[in-house]
Amino acid sequence: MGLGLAGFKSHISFVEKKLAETVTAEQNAAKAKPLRADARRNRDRLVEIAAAAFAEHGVDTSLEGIARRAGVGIGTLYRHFPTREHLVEVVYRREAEGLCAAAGELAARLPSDAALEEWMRRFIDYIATKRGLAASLRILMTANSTLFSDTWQRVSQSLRQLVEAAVADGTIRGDVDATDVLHALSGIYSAPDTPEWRDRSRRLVKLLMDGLRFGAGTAPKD
Amino acid sequence: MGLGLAGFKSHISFVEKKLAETVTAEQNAAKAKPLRADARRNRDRLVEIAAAAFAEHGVDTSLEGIARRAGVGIGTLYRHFPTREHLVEVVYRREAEGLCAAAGELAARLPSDAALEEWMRRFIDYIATKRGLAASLRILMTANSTLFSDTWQRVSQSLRQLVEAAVADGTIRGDVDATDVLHALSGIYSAPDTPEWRDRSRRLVKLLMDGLRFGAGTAPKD
DNA sequence: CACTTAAACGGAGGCGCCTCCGTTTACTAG
DNA sequence: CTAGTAAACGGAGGCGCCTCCGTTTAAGTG
Repeated sequence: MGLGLAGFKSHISFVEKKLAETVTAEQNAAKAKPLRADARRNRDRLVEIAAAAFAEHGVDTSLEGIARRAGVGIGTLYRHFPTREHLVEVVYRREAEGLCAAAGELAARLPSDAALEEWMRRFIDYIATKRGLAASLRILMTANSTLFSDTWQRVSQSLRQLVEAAVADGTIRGDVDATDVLHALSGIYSAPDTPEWRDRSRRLVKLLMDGLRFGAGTAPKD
Repeated sequence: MGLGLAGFKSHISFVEKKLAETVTAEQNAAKAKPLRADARRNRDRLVEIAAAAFAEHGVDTSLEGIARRAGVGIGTLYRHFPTREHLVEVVYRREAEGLCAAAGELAARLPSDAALEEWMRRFIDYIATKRGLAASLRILMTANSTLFSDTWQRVSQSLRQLVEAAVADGTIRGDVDATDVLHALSGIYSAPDTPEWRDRSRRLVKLLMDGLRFGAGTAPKD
């Protein structure tokens, strides 16, 4: 972890302190803090670049590289995100929100089966971030368990919307619901974290979609 | 973790490779590899210093510091222990062995209740290492699950020996067995990893010993 | 506008990680 | 005892982490 000279005890309290900061920061983030224009700009840019960097290189990517690519000093990055975990968490939340928003947007723009398929592809990226986040938070996951559980709720909600639409207009078979699909996707998030994981997951989505399209038009199971 | 430039994929395979090395190294460690005299010396010295350093500063201590204190170059440390985890694991095993050996040695040297108490104090250090190791191995723990389970077996075995001796000569109460004691000690290893943990654990041992001595001479429960 | 000032910036500095490779040294064969 | 050699050594170098603090700048104020 590179905390270096810090002793064990001080390390622990350090982590706890930082985590406590997260929680409170999270709470008053919504209310009283209008950032200065440049600060807001830099922060947004950092999150954007970080999201791309994490997706491409994993959460262990160099923070200095992210700052550099965002065109800000490393100090700026650390002021906005006091630890790597803070940054990862923000990216994760953004990813989850994007995924939920995408459900509606894709439904409006594509045929319902294509929307579902595309959404699943994005789901893969989301899971990748989630894994990274889990690895990054390590032992602290328990402390942040709500983070995972409540975003998970919202995400599966948005899947439901897509599945039901596709079933309704007969582009996929009618004898499945969102829970079935999620179950079928479990291979994605429970598969071991190997280098080929992403490709494997993409194939799984293809396979699953073929299965869903086969027998399209079947009457709903209920 | 400071893997820096290494991308996500290469990071994963890197870890896997190193871990694979551990396993195989572990296997042929017993058989065909007589180290050169100086190598053996340096290795032993590193483990010794590392054990002290981990105990004092936790597993996140600087490896360069350990190498320095051992009077060897950082390169030497890394040749013997390709990752921090390797070193921690060796220290952990050593600790566990020491703990088992101590049981016999303490039993021979001290009154049986004092032996038990002293052993518990050392148990605290052992658990501290175990925690550090767990944190250090992170996600990889599953891969090394045997490491924990089988040392655990041996350790609880050595506790049994002490408890039975103390019960037999009447220095502690007779209506408990090793499993009861282990159960009472659970506060030590399941307590949260706070800065005061060690002190708290020491008090627990004191408390437990008082309880055990109270009513000494009681007939064995069976 | 000009001025003020708190907020934001950013990079140098000090430390640790890990690798790579030229140098040293323990063993062995003669 | 000597020479040869594989093994072991160790530290420089390049990178990343994070902090600290002098400098810049956005945003109120008259």
